[in-house]
Amino acid sequence: GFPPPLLAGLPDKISRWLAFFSLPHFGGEGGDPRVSVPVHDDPREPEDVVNCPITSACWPQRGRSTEAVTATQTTNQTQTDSLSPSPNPVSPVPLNNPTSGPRYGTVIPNRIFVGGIDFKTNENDLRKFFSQYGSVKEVKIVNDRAGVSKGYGFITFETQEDAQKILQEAEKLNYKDKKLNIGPAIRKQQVGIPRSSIMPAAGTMYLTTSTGYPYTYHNGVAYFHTPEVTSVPPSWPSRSISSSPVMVAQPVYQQPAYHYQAPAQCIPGQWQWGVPQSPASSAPFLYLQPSEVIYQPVEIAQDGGCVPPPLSLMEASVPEEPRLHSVRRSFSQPSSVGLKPRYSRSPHFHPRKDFRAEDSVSTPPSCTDFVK
DNA sequence: GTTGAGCGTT
Repeated sequence: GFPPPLLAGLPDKISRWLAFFSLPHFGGEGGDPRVSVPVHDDPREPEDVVNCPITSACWPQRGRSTEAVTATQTTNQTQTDSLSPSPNPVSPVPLNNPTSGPRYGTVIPNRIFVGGIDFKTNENDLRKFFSQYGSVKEVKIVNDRAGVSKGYGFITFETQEDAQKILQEAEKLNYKDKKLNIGPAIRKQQVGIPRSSIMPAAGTMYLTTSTGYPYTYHNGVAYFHTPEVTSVPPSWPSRSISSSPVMVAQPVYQQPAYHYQAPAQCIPGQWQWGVPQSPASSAPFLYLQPSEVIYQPVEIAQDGGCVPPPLSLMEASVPEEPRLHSVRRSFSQPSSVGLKPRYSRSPHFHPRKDFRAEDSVSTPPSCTDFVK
């Protein structure tokens, strides 16, 4: 169970983070769903992303099927089956305080945000400091145009365990006499997912994933043949993580076939997340994936008074490079390799160095996971 | 001063 008893007394904030990092996409109790993904064309987008909501002001209401329950948040109570409505639901506690943190964005695995950094601190200083908490993979202090520290930055650890560890220390971390503000790293802007020439907006293509799984792409919609429809045991949210509060998934913008997303109303049998798992299946079902669904951090109360939650997405990149299946077309790869950007003369430009193909990505949940 | 620039616009 989670958290372990010894963590039961931790402050709420920490507990919430721990809960978050224990989710399957962080290698939590849902197993390790991470898969490696191919290199993205855009050097600006190094991280691998999956749709992964982490915050919510929207809680499942009994008798309503439209709320998409995607994850549970750990409490120190006894575990309950999150798919069953609790007679006494725990009060929802949004993971992110709307007033204090990013309201939506893209969560980056193994990375933490560090605010309150002394302005004279450089990245090497920070690396040294944080190395005592784990294996630091990357340090980034955000500077303004003039190169002056903005007082915050990002530490990427090699493992989520390290990131988790530092979160436990978050409340008491001081550096150069200043208290550090530490939290999960969330990109508030989605960058570097260009309109892809390999995924035109119209036409039908018959593709396979790099693992050989066939799918059809038509009019911006990817159709996956998937095995079972209603009998897929929910693997996410991890029911073993326990009760509530609950996080909610909503559709997010993305490129079709780049990101797999839940429909606005996740109906079993209609749609399925993620990278297909079994090429062997040939069940006659098509799962509809809406394309170009825009994530909107709106706060308009929806039908039933459900306030759309602020979302975070796990950062992801192209899960699989599609391969032409039965239709041959040539696509010009949007390649920047070997091309000098026009703006390369800008004194501020430098391509990111942390672009890695081996970064991992979590497998998003299947549709049925959203349905209580 | 606390959640990531830059070009210029596919």
